[in-house]
Parts: sequence; structure tokens; C-alpha cells
Amino acid sequence: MAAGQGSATEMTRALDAAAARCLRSGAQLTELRRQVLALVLETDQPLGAYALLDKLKAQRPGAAPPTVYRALDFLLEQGLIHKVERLNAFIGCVEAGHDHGHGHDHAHEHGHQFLICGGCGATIELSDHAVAHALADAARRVGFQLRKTTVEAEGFCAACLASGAGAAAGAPA
Amino acid sequence: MAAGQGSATEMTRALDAAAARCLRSGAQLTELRRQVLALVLETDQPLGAYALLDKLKAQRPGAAPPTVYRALDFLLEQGLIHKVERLNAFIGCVEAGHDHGHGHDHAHEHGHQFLICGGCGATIELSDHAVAHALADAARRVGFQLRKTTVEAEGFCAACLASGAGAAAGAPA
DNA sequence: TCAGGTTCGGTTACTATATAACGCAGGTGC
DNA sequence: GCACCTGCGTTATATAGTAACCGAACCTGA
Ligand SMILES: [Zn+2]
Ligand SMILES: [Zn+2]
Ligand SMILES: [Zn+2]
Ligand SMILES: [Zn+2]
Repeated sequence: MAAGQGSATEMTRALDAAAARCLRSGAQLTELRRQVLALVLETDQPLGAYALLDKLKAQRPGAAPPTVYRALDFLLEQGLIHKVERLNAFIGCVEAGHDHGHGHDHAHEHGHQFLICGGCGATIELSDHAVAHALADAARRVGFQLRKTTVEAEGFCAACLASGAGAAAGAPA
Repeated sequence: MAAGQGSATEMTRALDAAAARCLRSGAQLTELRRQVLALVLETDQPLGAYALLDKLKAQRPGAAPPTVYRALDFLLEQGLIHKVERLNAFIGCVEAGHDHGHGHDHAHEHGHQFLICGGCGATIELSDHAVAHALADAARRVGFQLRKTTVEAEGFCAACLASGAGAAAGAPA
């Protein structure tokens, strides 16, 4: 389970980029929101709201469920994090640290997909156009207008397969 | 919101087919499980476990959360219902009533997708190969071995679009 | 006929996830 | 000052899901 942001420097840079991105959309990455974002970004495993709350309490003893849920709602709106529905957990967007100028984020453009490893818990975010287009086509075929898609898959990551964690569950005989 | 099973006759036939299917896999569709399945099948809207519990109490006053969750777990294992993760709710499998002999069900073959209408709440189940294959390809490309996929989308169904419910939300200006 | 197993479900208590509602502090505009 | 807004602390509650224990019903092999 590799960390989402390796060094403290990288993390600071990612947070600053996120702050800039918020400003451009007329929002404010306050200290609380920044703290929660940092907690989400420092791992590549999705974290539940209450796990985040526990961590947050170290820095902010009075924190309560609404504290963290409000911050999460904000970060979701800004596209800085995503919710993994299968896990009721939250994970940083792969592009959260890339302050790539223009106002559109990949989620609005073509959706995203998550691959959740049952071995190590790591979750990989993809932005696969073929998946997004196939889903859009399937929906159009039945006259359905898409607004938001949730594509999540459970399985085993390459690292776990290589180390045999997946072999036990993946290759029965 | 059209009913999942129109008439009582259809419903009975679907339940009997489900019972036969369970028998073939060495399981038993007991009275409780049959009641819960009937409740899930009689609508095309996903129902939460506690909504089901309320309905179930009419027939089974002593019902408690474990009552319904155990039945739901069984029905999920048998592939007779699905869970919609975005809603924490359950819906009948489109094929629940089709006792089509062989032991494989479509979910095991190529996955399934759900289109959830924000206007009327109806949820459409698709079994689109292109979507499933695109996702499998994307996963393989990063060395990820898929085991179970969750593909859900929110938007507006054809009926709601036609009646204008979607126009308000779908076409801003 | 009785001891052992298994499946099923009733019952109680509990954990986990998420939100509602109230209120205050600080800033901004006038 | 006053009205208004955003952000967040605080309390209480709603919704979703499980653990653990128990007994009834039903086999199955002494
Ligand atoms: Zn993303
Ligand atoms: Zn892994
Ligand atoms: Zn199905
Ligand atoms: Zn609709």
C-alpha cells in the first residue's frame, strides 16, 4: 500500500494546488478542509468518514461527525475527492494535486472508475474513455440520459497477484 | 413507476421459478425468503432494507433487522436480487423469474449495470457486454484481476424525459 | 429413542454510517 | 449599528448493518 503523496513537500504542493483550484471556482479551502484533504490524500486506501474523524481528532479534538462530513461534502463538490460507494469511503482524486488550469475536471468530462484490491485495500482510479463511452451508448440505447456514473470493481491488484495474495483467491485449483 | 411483476399470477410464476432455481443449487426458498423476494419483485424501484422490513411486518409482525438482512443475503447469493450500492437498496434481478435451466446467471457471465432515474426512482437493469468488456480491458491493462463489478448510473429515464421531469434538471436554460 | 448435527429464524443488543437543527463567531456591505 | 453570509462547533437523531445467543424443526446414525 503505497502512500498517495510520498513526501511532505509533495503533499504541501498538492494542497496548495487544491487551494488555488478552489479559489478559481469561488470557494475556499479552509484550514479544516485542508486538514481533511491531507488525511484523505496521504493514503491510497479509501477511508471511512469515521476513520477520518478519528485521525482528525488528533489535530482538532472537538471534531464530530458533522465536522468531517461537511468537509467531505465540500471536497466532493470541488472534485478533490471521490466517494467509493461499495465501501462507504472516500479517496483523493488522482488529479487533486494537478492544478491544470481550465475549469473542467476529468469526472465531468468522461467519468472515472475505481479498482479496489481485496488483498491490500489499495484503490486505483482510472479515467477510461472506452468504459465511459460504452456506458453512455448503452444508456442512450434505452433512452436514458446519464448524469453521474459509479463504476467500481473489486479484485486483485498487480502487486498482490505477483506476491500470491490473489493466487489463493483468484486461481482456485 | 411500473410494477416489476404486473399480476398476482405473474408473481406466483416468478416465485415458483425462483424456488426451482434454488432447489437446483441445493438451497431452499423458504416462506420468509419467498415473502421478501415478493416484496422486492413487486416494484421496479430499489427498496432499502428497512423499507422492506416495514412491509414485511404486515405479514410477519415479529420481524427485525436480522430477519430481513438474512433473507436478503440469501437472495443475493442466489442471484435473485441485486444491491444498488449508491442507494443502499435492493432490487429484483431482471432474470429472477426466468428459470432458464443452466446454472450460470448473467451476473457471473458479464456483469450488469443499473440506470437509476432521478425523476421517478425506477431502476433499469442492463446486461451490456460492451460495458463489461471495456471495464475488463481497462483492468487488464493495469494488471488488475476483476472479481466483481458495480456499475450504476443516475440520470433520467425515457418516460421522465418525455414528461418533462428531466427537462427541468437536464436542460438548465 | 436418544444423542448429535444442521438449517432456519426469533430476539436482544450493538456498531457503523449519515444528517437535522440550533447557534455563535467572524467577515462584508451599508 | 444592522442585515447578511459562510464556516463550523455542538447536540441529538436518523438510517444502515451485525454479533451473539437461543430454540424449534428436521435429519441421521447409533
Ligand atoms: Zn478523480
Ligand atoms: Zn493489492
Ligand atoms: Zn440481474
Ligand atoms: Zn423516470
